[in-house]
Amino acid sequence: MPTHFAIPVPEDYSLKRDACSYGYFLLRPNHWDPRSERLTRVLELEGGPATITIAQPREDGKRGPARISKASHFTRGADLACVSDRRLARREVTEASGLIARMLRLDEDAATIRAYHRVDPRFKGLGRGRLFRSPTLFEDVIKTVTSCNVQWPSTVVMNERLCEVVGDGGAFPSARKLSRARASTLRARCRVGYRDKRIVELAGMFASGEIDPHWCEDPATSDEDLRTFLIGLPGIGPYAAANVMQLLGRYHLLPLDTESVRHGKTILGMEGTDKAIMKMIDKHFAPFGAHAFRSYWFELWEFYENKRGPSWTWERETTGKTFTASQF
DNA sequence: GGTAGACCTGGACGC
DNA sequence: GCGTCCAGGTCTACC
Repeated sequence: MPTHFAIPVPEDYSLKRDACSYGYFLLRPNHWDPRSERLTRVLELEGGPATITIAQPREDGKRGPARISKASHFTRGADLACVSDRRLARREVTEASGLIARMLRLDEDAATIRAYHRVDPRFKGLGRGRLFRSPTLFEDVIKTVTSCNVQWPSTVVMNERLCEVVGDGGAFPSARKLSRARASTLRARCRVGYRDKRIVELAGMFASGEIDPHWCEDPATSDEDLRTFLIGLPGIGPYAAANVMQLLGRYHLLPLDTESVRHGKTILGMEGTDKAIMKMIDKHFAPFGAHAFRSYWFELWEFYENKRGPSWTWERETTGKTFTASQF
């Protein structure tokens, strides 16, 4: 028997806009259905895995998904309507709500997004500001490692295989489970290549508490300490560290990669070596200060959307597998 | 501190 | 169908 529960959201929240705001929404175990505009994924809860479907009913009570209008700037956020595929205990509802809140960045209220739009008004029209992430820091870190040194389609495959081969009931594997996996299994069956040992090692560090998510998520932890710590982890270099930082809500650093160079050359008209262009991009976005990554990312996102339509219309199995700009 | 080359996979290309 | 080349970020060895 399913359990229905609601999650309150900030007044400007739009599920389709704010969930489909970063590539991870296209990675397993996440599944966005563009037709029903619902997000479904398996969550590992106290009583075992449960498939949760999240929707945002229209505020006006009419049938069909909520609409986003450029003219009105925001849809007024109706509470999220969630349903599980099995009965959940009260504690599990609380647990699931917390994980969903992390994933959908419900902690960033309307005032936070307004503060960003004061710095960069270009994205005020659609109300963009929140960036989708995973329910746990562990999943964010592993997803980041699977995105290094590969084209996007390989990242899609790695996450698909990790969930199928190691995860319980299609869930993203827990740190404990992944730390017990054989590196050779990850390489052969999950196609993670040379990342195999690094992933097992990272999982072991999370499982043992050597990596403490609370310390990483704590606003009292300085940016400098956090970056130094992250960059010391296996498989995490300057790009991955900056990406994990933005996933932790620290937007001042830019994870610069070949996509950034392409953006610098084709959109911003920069010229020079890749290294020189990366420096120019850093300088270009520096005026956005603590919000630099948001501005950088939504520029890139706009480029993808101009090619492939609004992100909430992308299918995981088609557009979602080819959306890296180099594929256009 | 800076740089070259290895790491692995999948796709593109030529034969 | 097979072999070769290339792209991608991190890591290590070396200067």
